[in-house]
Amino acid sequence: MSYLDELNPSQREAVECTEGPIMVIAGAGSGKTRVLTYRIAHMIEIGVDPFNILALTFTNKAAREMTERIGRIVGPSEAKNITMGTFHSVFARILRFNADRLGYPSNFTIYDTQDSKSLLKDIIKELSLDDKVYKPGMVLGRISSAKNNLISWEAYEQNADIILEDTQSRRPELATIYKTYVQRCFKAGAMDFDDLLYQTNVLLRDFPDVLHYYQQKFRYILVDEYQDTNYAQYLIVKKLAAVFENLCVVGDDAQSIYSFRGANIQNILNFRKDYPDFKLFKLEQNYRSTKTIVEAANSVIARNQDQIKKNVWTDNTDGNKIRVIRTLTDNEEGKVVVNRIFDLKHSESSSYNDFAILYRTNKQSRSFEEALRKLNIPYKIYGGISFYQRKEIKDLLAYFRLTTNHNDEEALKRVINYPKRGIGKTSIENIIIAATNNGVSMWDVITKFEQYPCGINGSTKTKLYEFTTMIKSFSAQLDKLNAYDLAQHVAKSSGVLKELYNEKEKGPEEVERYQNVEELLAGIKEFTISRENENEASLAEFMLDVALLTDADEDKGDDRNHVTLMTIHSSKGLEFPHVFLVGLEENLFPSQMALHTRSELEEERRLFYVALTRAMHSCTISWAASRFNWGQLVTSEPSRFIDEIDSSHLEFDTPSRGPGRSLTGRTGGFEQPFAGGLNKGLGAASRNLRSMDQLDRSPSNKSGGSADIKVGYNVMHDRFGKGKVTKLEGDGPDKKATIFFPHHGAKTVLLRFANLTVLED
DNA sequence: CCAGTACTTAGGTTG
DNA sequence: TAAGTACTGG
Repeated sequence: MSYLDELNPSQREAVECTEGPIMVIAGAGSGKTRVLTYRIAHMIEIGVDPFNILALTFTNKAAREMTERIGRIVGPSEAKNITMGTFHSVFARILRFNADRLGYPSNFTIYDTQDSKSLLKDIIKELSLDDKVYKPGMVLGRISSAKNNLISWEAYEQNADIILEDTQSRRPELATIYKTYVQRCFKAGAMDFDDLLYQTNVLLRDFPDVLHYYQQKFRYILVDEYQDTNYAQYLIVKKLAAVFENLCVVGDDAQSIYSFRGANIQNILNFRKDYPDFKLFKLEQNYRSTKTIVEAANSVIARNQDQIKKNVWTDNTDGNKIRVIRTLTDNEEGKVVVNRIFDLKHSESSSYNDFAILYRTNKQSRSFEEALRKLNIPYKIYGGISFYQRKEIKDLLAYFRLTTNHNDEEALKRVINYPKRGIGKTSIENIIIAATNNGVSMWDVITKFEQYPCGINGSTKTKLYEFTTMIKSFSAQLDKLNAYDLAQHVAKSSGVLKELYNEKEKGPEEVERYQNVEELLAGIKEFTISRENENEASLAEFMLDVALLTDADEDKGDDRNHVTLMTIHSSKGLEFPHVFLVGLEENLFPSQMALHTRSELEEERRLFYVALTRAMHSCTISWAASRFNWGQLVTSEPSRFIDEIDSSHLEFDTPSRGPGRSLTGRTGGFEQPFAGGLNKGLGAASRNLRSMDQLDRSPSNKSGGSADIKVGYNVMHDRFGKGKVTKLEGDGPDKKATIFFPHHGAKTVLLRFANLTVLED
């Protein structure tokens, strides 16, 4: 068992202790994933049946990677029998299998946040409530936290404290909305994200035989990121583990950053109460980061009161200090950070993969995106609007959803008049009213007008008849065609594809939409081919968990050379050689909304801790003295978190510039932003200019060979491939070329960045 | 019923 | 700023 030799003593102990309740407190970068992976592999090696293992991870991607790594040790066929995935995806499957017990169809739809909000909006309107008081997002948050704490609508209604709270906040109708929402979801055969956990609890509570079955099946349970589980998740785990108590939870209280979605740090603190004879292992050696980073992070987190004591340390080298950059505006912040990435990448000849820009809020991505685009640096933004949330994708998926589940109201509302078929708002409202009055779904109303009169005129009825007939014809193909063939058929016959195709003339955004739909269809094709078994390749099968996919999961094998942009939240569990931690300003990070209580501020501090500990070799912090917020320029102060880092680990750096001159507009490029001029701002600035100047600048001048490019030449570009030069403009360092690339269209590039190669014909 | 235009209002993190 | 909504005229 050679793999055991790769572990340090405490890691090895945790791996070899396979029975009974254990808790692993794993400091950042301490090889937690390795322990989990090897522990599972080890269990299988010593004879545990993989069918008896349940491993709950934080992302589906983590699950995939772990399965693969375990497979390398014990063989892929064994590894794939482990039940592994996020709470949501694992229990969505279990719920589908047992749906009939709960009165749901096994092909129930999973409503995403958009669907939930849209439904709530309707309900609020139907109840004639003020949508300024009852904001859908806020209402959903309230319902969500009720469900995460396993409070049914009945219990909610009867809970005096809750009702008092709602009355005091002038929202007495929340209980009614909750009730209506639950009933509407049920009628639509839909579960929202929170239902996946809530209904699992119902299933395990009300059906002892089901509980017994899964208790026997999952004799060994592992939970990653235990500090971020909420009550509903906690109870599921507790019930499943009740018989064998072979439960291993892994986490780090210092990295608990999801209280807003009900995560309860108490779960980790209370483990000792639930399992008094538990064993505790602490992984404290950090293998990821330099001493500077580890110690800086320690100095920050030490300020939190609520924590389990531990001593994270590292054997790694000291590394560079953490550089703090102040810029005047958010746009300048984008440019400075991106220029620095450009320089570092070339001076170290590293890959763009080595760089991450991490921010507190998604909307901060914009200035960096712009700067990256200007320098033609490849990048990928994670989070924000994911692929599956785009309108065009959701529209097509809505057809698929409706095909597998006619009662899916949100899907029906999306496509009943898309593409335009002359069914207007008034008609749809009438249908909803009739459905509500009769306690049936919208589909029931539009397929049985005689039974559920709704005051719709004849010609609209005809249109609706055509619509439902079409959907029924799709459904009839569910068992006959594979996912790809049916998806293609639906995309064409529904008119969605044609609609998007016709719009393509309008502009690049429309072209992109069409391409997105093509990409979705290509994805379905891939899915269809990957399923060996014909009846596992149906569209219904494909639809099972698309709602649960995020684009963090998407990026399979796509480690192309790109800079990563993401929120700190989504960076959890990841690591990068060079991290840029941006927007370190009061009211942004820490967020303005988290300044009211100590525990909120401590969570922000943990978030900062998570951010710092993503970095392996270097970490750069930036902040902007002013930034645009809803079209208004607001000035900001540096974040208190900068001060909280032990100052011996910091060096300050203020890029200065003359008035009216943009950074990229300067001749010569990148050395300028940091040199010369007024060292105003933070006092230590001048000291650090020297270190900036020591960087190797030569890559910036690299594309000298492209100076003799002429119109008509065929050239090769790193990202866009072959293209033809159609136009040249500007002079010297600002010389630009417009090049037509067959696959990407016309692009204008600055020659000094583009690194073009002239091709011989 | 629909498309174009004027107006309002966002407060944050995710499966 | 930008997206989403309400209104107005065809």
